[in-house]
Amino acid sequence: MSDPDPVLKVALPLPLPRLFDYLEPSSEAAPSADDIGRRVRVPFGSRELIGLIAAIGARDSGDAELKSALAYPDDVALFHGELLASLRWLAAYTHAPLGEVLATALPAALRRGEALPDTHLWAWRLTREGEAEVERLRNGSRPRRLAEWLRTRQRDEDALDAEIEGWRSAARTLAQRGLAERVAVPASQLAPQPQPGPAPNEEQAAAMARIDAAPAFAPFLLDGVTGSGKTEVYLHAIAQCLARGKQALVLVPEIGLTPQMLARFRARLGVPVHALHSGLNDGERARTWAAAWRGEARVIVGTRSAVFTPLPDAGLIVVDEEHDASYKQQDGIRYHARDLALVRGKALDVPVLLGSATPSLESLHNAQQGRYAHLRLHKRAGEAKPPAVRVLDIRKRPLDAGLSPELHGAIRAALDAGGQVLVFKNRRGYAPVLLCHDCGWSAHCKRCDAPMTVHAGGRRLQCHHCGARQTTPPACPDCASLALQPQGVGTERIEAALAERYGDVPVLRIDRGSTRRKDALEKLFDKLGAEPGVIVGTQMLAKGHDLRNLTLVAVVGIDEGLFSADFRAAEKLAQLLIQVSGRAGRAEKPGEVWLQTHHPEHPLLQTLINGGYHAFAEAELAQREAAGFPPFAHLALLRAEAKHADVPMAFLHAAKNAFPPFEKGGQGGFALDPDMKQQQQNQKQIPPPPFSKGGIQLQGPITAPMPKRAGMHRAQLLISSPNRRALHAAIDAALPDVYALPEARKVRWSLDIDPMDLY
DNA sequence: AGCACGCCGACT
DNA sequence: GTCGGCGTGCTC
Repeated sequence: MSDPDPVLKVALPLPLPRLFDYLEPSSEAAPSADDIGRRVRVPFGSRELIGLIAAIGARDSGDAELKSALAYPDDVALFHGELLASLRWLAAYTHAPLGEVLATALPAALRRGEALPDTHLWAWRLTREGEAEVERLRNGSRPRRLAEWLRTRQRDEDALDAEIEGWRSAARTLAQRGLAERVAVPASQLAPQPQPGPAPNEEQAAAMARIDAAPAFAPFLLDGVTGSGKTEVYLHAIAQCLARGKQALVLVPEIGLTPQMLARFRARLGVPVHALHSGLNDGERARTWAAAWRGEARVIVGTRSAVFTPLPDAGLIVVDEEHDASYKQQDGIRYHARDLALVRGKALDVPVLLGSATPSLESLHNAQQGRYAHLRLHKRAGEAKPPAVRVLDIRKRPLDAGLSPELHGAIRAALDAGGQVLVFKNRRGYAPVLLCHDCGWSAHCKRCDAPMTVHAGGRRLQCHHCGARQTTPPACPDCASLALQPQGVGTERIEAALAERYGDVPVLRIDRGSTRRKDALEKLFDKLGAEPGVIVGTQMLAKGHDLRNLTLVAVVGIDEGLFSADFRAAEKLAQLLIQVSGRAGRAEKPGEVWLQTHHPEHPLLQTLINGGYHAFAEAELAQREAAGFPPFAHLALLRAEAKHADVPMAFLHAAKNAFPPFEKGGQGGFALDPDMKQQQQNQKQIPPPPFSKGGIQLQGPITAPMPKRAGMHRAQLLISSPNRRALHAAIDAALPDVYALPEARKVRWSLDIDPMDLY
């Protein structure tokens, strides 16, 4: 007979698309709807896991004896209301198991079952005895200095951190003698004390007014050129949000979260600003999450994963540099933080502010379709003028470490005029290839289908895809020739060439090899100050620290980006060029940007230079529409990898058959309606949208563009549709069969919704 | 994903 | 004679 008692349906952090039933912990009362979203410790096979209660309901696992859950780590549910609903949406949208999504959203310490940490703000004050005895403490000692600080009023620990070095040991000394004590600060004492910012210009004021007028859900695209003062608009909107007693969440790319930026936010908003970034340890992350969960954290600034912050009193979400690729998670649950921010904003009924000088084509399209309010800032603040951009044709020119004589002349002139120079090159290392000049052999990674990059001036080889390292062989392994030559140019080689030529000024290199820590980068810039010098680096340099004396930006090696097969390559290159150009001439000095290329006539460059980013975007959107790419079609990529070569393809072929019989196949399966065929013949340019309305298309499987990586053979199947619902419906229909495939157990597979690239 | 169970190679 | 390789199957 069926058991009428409700059971816990638990989402566990496993790649299994189902919930697991448990009886409630024996000591507890019967489960209720309030328990949904609560953490629970359960036995699972031979181990114990922390899961989240996804539902309460009748058992559906047959007659098997159910196990009892062990314990609840919390008295109440951690996930409820909007956040739980948004995470359920995310699980459905990414077609990922709910348990994995919930685990991704939870800080590691809480995922392990640790208690929700204490988040009290603590302050110190003198006791009565302490007040009487301040004078008796030894003059100049740390306890004496601290006691004098506390004499007028209590100070919170954040303030002490900022004011008195080593105050903690002094406080311990005072506390041991009964002279000082630690007291909890009630949250009600934390009224914001904002400082006024500079007067906004007309455009900024108009944007601020539009945002102020939208207290409910409203998406804004704040589309403002570099230096137009987008941050002032954010700060205004956040201050308004705080004044209404609401919380604000600000997402920034990893590189944008600098101590300077946080200090500016703190100073202007007059409230504690909680930062969430990769530099924090598990405890700090969990504390910030808990502080937000309790509504104590009023402003949370963080990178991608901060989009999971609970916001019980939400008032605003800001996504800075919304086009930035780092918002898309590239492994595990492949979510897009900007898209989830919009979903959350809608569910929370608060404004969402997307800002960029180079908006993604998706966001521009949404703005053009009227789905977002489009706020434009055209003017640079202050006296700064847009830099002069010059395309330098280097066909037939002699190159020194990839730089033409003309560019060297410009660098010399900029340095002689006392300016600073930035040289961008999108390749780290000394040279991308090591070639035998006698037999044509080149160094390749054993575990990847990729050449090894030459490092350390030629002494070391490194694979940028799997991290393998080795010393450079003394002779060619194939023909024993000693004529091994580094081919091509990376940042290291440019640095060496520049250091040799411009020995009179510092030459700094900034890339993932030279600068592991973020603060190291800041220190380098600080050390340079306003002195003449050259900085060489990868796109890590495209934003961040303001260099006030930067007068020349040189971009070399962009030609690969002009002809890449990646459908987003043009967009990425255009964004990079505009972002990089924005770094020149930010202060009073005019700036120059030089683009070195073999293809000065390339339409991308011409459109970008003559018409700016928006002219480029318009042209590129037309091409995306013609080619059936996002935002006009929606993509999903089923990827597979395995140690044995044929296994991923076998799996993907089987997976393809799990899809309902819409149009399948490469070029053959398109069902064009007659009107479209007519249009197609009338157009000179090739592909019109190769889709029938409401259908989906499957392309592949094909081996991945890099067929082997880190020893794994890889393949992929592209699923696409002009209709998002149709795409998701087809995936929903097929996925249970895909999970059940016998081939599925032999591969590592993953589904990437809205992939950033197909490579 | 783990983890156990299970059946075939070079080693204390 | 065992330790251990990773194939396969299961987890309420």
